[in-house]
Amino acid sequence: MLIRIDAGDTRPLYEQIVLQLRAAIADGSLAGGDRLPPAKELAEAIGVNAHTVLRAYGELRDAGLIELRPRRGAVVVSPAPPRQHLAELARRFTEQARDHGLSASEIIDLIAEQL
Amino acid sequence: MLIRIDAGDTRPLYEQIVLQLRAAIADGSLAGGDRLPPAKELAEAIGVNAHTVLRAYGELRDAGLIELRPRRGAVVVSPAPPRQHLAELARRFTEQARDHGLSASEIIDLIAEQL
DNA sequence: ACCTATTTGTCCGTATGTATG
DNA sequence: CCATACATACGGACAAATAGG
Repeated sequence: MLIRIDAGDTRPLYEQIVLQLRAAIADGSLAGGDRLPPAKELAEAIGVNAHTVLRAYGELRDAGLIELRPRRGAVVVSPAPPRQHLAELARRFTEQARDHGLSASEIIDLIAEQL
Repeated sequence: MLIRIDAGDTRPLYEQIVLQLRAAIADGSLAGGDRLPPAKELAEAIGVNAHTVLRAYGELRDAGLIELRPRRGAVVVSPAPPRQHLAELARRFTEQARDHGLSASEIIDLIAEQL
């Protein structure tokens, strides 16, 4: 199985799932287009509730790493064309920064600090 | 009560709550430092489950509009010093962009396009 | 320094809705 | 139309954190 829950780990179950799936995507063992198991199925396999898996999937979707659609399941986003998603994130970020009164150059600086 | 659920509305309950609280913050009827009612209390007042309110609160926290802490409750962020939150958002954004292979200058460009 | 009550946080189980292949 | 799989919502339980005594 792709995922293993560590009962001794203090982190929440959903977060453990998120981290392991993130890692699998990062190191290539999950590639773009690959389909994750249905939430219910994975949940049974690793011994957690389906909600917990769905919550993890939801976080990965919010992070832009997978897409979720009914019946189709959870599909890893192909690494090439998530540019649109990144642009959307950039838009939301700049919007918030402007809401808080930052100027364009301040926003750029804020990003530059992280690089 | 601050919030009213419209059963005829097709939008999810948690989203209705989010939108109304957002509006209240935007128009000043909720100001920085104000404390929202405990989730359980608000839930009972408007006739939904406490989980549903907590989910709405969580979204507002992710949006940087409120802070949530056990026992302290949900407090509206003062509009002045959310700089730390913006830095956190910037960090997450740049991290994602890097995950997708963008260089530092490409990330800056992406932000600049939005300004 | 300790205890208690309050409030968020996580997780489970279940039910029902919604979209889609 | 049907089966599948995510989405929302309910209810209950317990854990974790913290404000206040």
